[in-house]
Amino acid sequence: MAQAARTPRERYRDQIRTEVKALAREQIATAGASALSLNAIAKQMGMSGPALYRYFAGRDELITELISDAYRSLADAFRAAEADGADLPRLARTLRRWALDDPQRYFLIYGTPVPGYQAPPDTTAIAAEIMAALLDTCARQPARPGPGAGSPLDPHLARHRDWAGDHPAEPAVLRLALLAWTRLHGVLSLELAGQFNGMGFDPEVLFEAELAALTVLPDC
Amino acid sequence: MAQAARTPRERYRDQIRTEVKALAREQIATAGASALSLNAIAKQMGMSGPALYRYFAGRDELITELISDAYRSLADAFRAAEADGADLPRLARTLRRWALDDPQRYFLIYGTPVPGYQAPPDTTAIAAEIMAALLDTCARQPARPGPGAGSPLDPHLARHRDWAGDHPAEPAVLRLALLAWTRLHGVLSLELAGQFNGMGFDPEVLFEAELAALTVLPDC
DNA sequence: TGCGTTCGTTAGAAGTTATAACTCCATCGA
DNA sequence: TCGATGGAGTTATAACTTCTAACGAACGCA
Repeated sequence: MAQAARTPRERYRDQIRTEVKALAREQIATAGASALSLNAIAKQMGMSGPALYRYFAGRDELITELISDAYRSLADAFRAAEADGADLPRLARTLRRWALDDPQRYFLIYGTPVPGYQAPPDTTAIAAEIMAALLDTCARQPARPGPGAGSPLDPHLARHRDWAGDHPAEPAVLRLALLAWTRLHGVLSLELAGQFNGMGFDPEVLFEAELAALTVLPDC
Repeated sequence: MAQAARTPRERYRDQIRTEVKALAREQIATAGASALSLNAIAKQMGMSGPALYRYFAGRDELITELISDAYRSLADAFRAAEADGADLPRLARTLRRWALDDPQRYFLIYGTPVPGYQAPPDTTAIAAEIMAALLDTCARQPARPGPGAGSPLDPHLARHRDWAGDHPAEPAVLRLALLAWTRLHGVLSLELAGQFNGMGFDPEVLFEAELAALTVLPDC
């Protein structure tokens, strides 16, 4: 997890920081990110108020770090699945399990944006890592036209492929990755937000149906 | 808009309330809902602090009312489109324009949920109205198997159709409405959140591609 | 054994939401 | 036309919050 901290002081410092973050995650999970209170965390840890400013520059830095940790966690889950030889369905189910495990952590990444906020570069780097894992997995899927094949989407993506970085994916793979992202996020975010509550059907069935529509070969 | 207020007092009261809400929307649009400050609004209106408590029970009630207004606004946009004979593509573009017009208003409805929050009954009634408009529009679409036809989704929806209320839609219509919702939300929410920033492609092309995949007949 | 860094403290400034108590004035009824 | 009622806005205050400043104490390294 954390790289070896040499001095005992650094070890202690890291321990406090992770404890603070754990309590913060707990608080966010039960009352939302906007209810996060440094003071409350300090009290829970038995120290009073401003002590936490030795460890975090402020509330914003703590939240930023939690966001970065969330990205890191998802990227790790994806890499682990990939290393295990997962195909797109397995990667998607990894995503769903990861999201259901802590919905607010999912929303830390894909939820309502704060208008002014700009993610730090290291966070966007992890985001690119996640996208790369998705692209890799999509590239290993059997050949397809797939959903949206006839549309102007493929030529458009062929011309605008900056986001794929140096990934040598053909447009059909870019399209599959993009549609997998948006469709799975569509189902998942609405489920996590409770928008399906009281509607009666099983969100997992809907998720699996979207997954099938993405991967089943004869789509046209 | 507002029903006729008889007494001048009530008229004044309504005027203040709408002015407060306008400033609140402005604040949310520029700094997010968590940055909404009653005090700041009061100052902007030239009155001091606690005066606003004559008009709103508190911050929560103001936000709740803004959420309800957002639902109402979307429902009105949908009903207007429906009255204009819109089909699913036009309804979808109505949604997109409505969302782009004020992204934070979209997130007030479909964004990160606050764990404890329970929407008041009148709000869920408007949500049902929105769903009804979507179902009506989908029912008028030409016959299809459409996306995900072969999956277990149709029989599942045939058994769990509480959310359709008394709408006499066949399972294929339920499926189309549900997939339209989740897929369009998937593309739209990621666009509004800025997740596509720097990726190069045009979100509108992606949106239209998803729309085409939903409506083009020969999907299988 | 010292000395410097780091930790945690209290004090305090500047914000916030929200309540209480008070004044003032418009409106409504007699 | 007068007067009681009630709504509007005010200040004061409590209880929060984030965050800075200044101090003391403890820890670890040389």
